[in-house]
Amino acid sequence: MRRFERKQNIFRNKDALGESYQPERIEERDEEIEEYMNALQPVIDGWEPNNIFLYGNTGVGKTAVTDYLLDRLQDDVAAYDDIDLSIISLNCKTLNSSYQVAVELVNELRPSGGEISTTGYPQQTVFKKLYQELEAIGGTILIVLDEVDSIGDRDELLYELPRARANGNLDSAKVGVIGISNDFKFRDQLDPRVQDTLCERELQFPPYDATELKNILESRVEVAVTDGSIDTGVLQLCAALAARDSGSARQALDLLRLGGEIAENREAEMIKEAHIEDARSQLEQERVEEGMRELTTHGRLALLAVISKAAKEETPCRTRDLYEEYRSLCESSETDALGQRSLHNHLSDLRMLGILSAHENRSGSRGNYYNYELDVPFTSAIEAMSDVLHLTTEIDTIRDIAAMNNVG
DNA sequence: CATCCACTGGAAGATATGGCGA
DNA sequence: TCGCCATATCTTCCAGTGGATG
Repeated sequence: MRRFERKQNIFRNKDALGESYQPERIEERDEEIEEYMNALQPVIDGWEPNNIFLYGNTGVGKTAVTDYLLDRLQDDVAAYDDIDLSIISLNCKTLNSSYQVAVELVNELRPSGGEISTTGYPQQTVFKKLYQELEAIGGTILIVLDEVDSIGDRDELLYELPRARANGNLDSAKVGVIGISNDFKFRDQLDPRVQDTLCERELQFPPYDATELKNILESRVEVAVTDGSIDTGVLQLCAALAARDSGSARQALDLLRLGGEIAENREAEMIKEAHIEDARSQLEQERVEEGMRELTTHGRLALLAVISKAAKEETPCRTRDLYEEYRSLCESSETDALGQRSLHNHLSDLRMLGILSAHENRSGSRGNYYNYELDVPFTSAIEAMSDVLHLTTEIDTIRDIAAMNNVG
């Protein structure tokens, strides 16, 4: 048996490429930082804080800049005795209503043991509890709501919080909301009254271009990687791939980190472009499998129907045919089949996740409809399905058919 | 030019689950 | 226990859509 051995030829401090790493300096965001600081100025001056709304794609530095500036703010505020600043941060990714965000905030503020459950109360009751907790803290309170777009149009909390003082719900506490959103459209779908207040100060974080990404990578590499273990062109490649896709520093750093891990496992001397290419496809596959793992039973059956059609080389494929396939899979797994409209909903979800793609078919008197097909490699799809629903024999059959047809 | 197909996508209503306070 | 409350997931209903067809 091979022994565990420490491999240290490539990374010096791999964490510096990770999600939680806070660099000492934020690169390429000077303008945004300046504007952000201005927006936070009232906190130092002792006035009611501005509500601030940040938007931009994932990985363009919204959260990083916020963490960085609020740390600084908390340090600097210590110099003034008359200001009592508290910061509450909450990631709303898994919370899809104001109600749930409010519950989560209350639970954050309460000592462990005193948490309230996530359902059962009327919404206003939860808001009242939240106000009580905020009053108990007092002073200036900044509430950071990361990925706040996941609450959709159930935005009552965003209406309530900025007005709490005016409505007499808060007295000693001055509350400012900092909303962070990955979704540009989120701002527009908000209630106009919410836009007025929450978006008092708006900051846009544009995607990084390839040059900026390269600079960011270079500054992290100094800390993270040992000298001379990166081939020429590797950083360029990471930057280019990420710039073309999302303009996300997160993505560029992930590519480099995973590429480095691959290089280490292959006992290479340095990270080469080929390692980055491999990292790219592995990350893509992970993204898809992540999406598939979170599907409900019927979501999986819907996907499996497409996979099965793909194995028979019958994709792209219309809803009607997928519905038949889906019904027979339901029968095999002794699950009650849903209506066709519901299958259509699941297919739409799968399309949003980038697992399926659909092409419109406009064939006149014979109707307009979508033709669906897999938008991920057949192999990744069927791998992610392997552990599903007493359907192992059916899945094996699909595999056999696929092999016969040389699919995948 | 009206009609038709085969859906698509929006909206409202039903059902089930789990939790609250009285 | 009962009447509420919030949520997730489905079902039902229906107004489009737009090229082909008569």
